[in-house]
Amino acid sequence: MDTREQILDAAWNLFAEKGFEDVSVRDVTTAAGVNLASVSYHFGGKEGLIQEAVKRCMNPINQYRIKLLNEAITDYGTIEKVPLERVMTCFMRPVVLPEECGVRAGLMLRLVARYLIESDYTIPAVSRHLYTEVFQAFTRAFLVHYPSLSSIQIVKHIVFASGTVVYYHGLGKLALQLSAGDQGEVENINREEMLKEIVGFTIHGFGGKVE
Amino acid sequence: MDTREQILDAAWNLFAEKGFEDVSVRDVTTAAGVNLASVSYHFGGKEGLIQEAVKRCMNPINQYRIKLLNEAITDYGTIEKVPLERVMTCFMRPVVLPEECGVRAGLMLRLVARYLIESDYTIPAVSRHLYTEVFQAFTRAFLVHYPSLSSIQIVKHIVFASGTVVYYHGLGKLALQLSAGDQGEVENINREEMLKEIVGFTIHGFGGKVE
DNA sequence: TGCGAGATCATACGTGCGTTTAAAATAGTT
DNA sequence: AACTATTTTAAACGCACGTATGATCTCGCA
Repeated sequence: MDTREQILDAAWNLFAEKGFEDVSVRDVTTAAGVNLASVSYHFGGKEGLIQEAVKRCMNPINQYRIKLLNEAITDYGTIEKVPLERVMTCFMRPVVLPEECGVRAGLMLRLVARYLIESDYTIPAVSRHLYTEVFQAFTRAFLVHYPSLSSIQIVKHIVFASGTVVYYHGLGKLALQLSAGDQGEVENINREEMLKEIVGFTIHGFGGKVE
Repeated sequence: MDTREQILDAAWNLFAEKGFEDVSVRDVTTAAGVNLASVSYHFGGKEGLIQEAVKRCMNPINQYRIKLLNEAITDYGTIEKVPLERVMTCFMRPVVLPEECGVRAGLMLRLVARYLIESDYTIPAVSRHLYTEVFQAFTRAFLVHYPSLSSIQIVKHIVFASGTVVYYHGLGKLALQLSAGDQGEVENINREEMLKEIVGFTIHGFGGKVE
C-alpha cells in the first residue's frame, strides 16, 4: 500500500530535477523500486502521476500561507492591524522556507515553475480552489494598506511578487554566472535573510505608484 | 540557403508555443515546408536547433538593453546623471516591448523561461558574454543610485526584477483565474502602461532596505 | 484451510522519436 | 558544357517511451 507513496516520493524528486518530459515512467519506478505497471495501476498513467505530484507540492504551500495569515490576524486582533511586512512575510515564507510545511526546498519551485510554463500558466483543477482562496485572502489584506489601488492592481502586484520569489531559486547559479569576473564567489545563502530581502523588495514594490 | 531561416522561424514559434520536448523535428520541418533531414544538416541535430533559437531570442534583447542604456548616457552626459527610472526602463523595455528589437512578443519570454528552467538556469554559451555585459553595465548604473548596496546585492535585485517581468507574461491568464469571482474580466493590456507599472514596482523594490 | 479481492509482477505491443544514409538535385566555377 | 561542392530528398534504422495484458502473489476473513 505504500507503493503509492514510494512512487510519489521518487517522482517528486525526479520531476523537479529533470522535468516532466525527461523523466520516464521507467525512471520513476526504478528509483522507487517498484514495478513498471504500478504507475498505471495507482495513477492511471503518467499524466495522473504528474498531477498528483504537483498537487502535493502546491497545496501545502497555500495551506501554510493561509494558516500564517490567520495566525497573524489572531496576533493583532483584526486584519486591519496586521502590518504590511507581516502580511507579505505570510505570503513569502512558505515559498522560501517550504520545509516548514513539509515540502522540500529547492525542488518545489522548479516543479511548480515547470508545471506553470508547460501548462501555459494553468493551475490544475485540484489546486485551483486553494489558490483562489489564497489570492482573495491576501488581496483583502493588502487592500488595507493600499486602499488607493484597485483589487485588480493588487492581484497584479501579487503576481509580480510571486515572480520575484520564483526567480530567487535560480538566483544562486544565475548570479554566479552573471557577475563572473567579479569576486565571483556566492556566499552560502542564508534563507531567513533572503526572505527578509524578498519581503523588503516586494513591499516597497507595492508602494510603486502606477501614476 | 534560406532553408535555415525557414526552419528557425518555424522552430521559434513552435518551441515557444509548446515547449522543446513537445515539438518534434518532424513538426518543425513540416511547418517550415522543408525536408526532415535539414535540421541535422544545418544545425547538427535538435539540440543545436534549440540553442540557435534561444540565442536568436536572447541576444537581440540584451543588445537592445545596452543600446538603450548608451542612449540614456548620451542624453544625460554621464551615467551618474541618468535618473533611476530611466535606467530601469532601459532594462525592462526590451522585455515588455520586444518587437522594438525584432523579437516577437509573448513567445519570447516563454521560450527563455522554458530554457532557463530546463537547463537549470544555465545561460547558453552563445549568449553568456552578452548577459554578462548587460549585468555588469546595469549593476554599475544602479550602483550610482544605491551606493550603500553591495554589487552582489544589486545583482540579486536585478534578478528579482527579472522575475517580476518574466511573470508578467503569465499574468493575463493567472490573474484571470485567481481573481475569479471578482469582476473577472481582464482588460486589454496596454503594454506601455504595463511597462510603467513594472518599472514602478521594481525601482521601489530596489529601495527596500535589507536592514 | 481455502477463498477472493486487491496488489504486484514479467513481458510484450505499438508508436513516435532523432538520426543516418546514399542518391538526386542544385548552384557556382572554369 | 563539364566538373565539383553544397544542398535537398526519400527512405529506413534503432531505440525508448507509455500502456496493456494476463499470470502470480499477498493477506484478511470465513
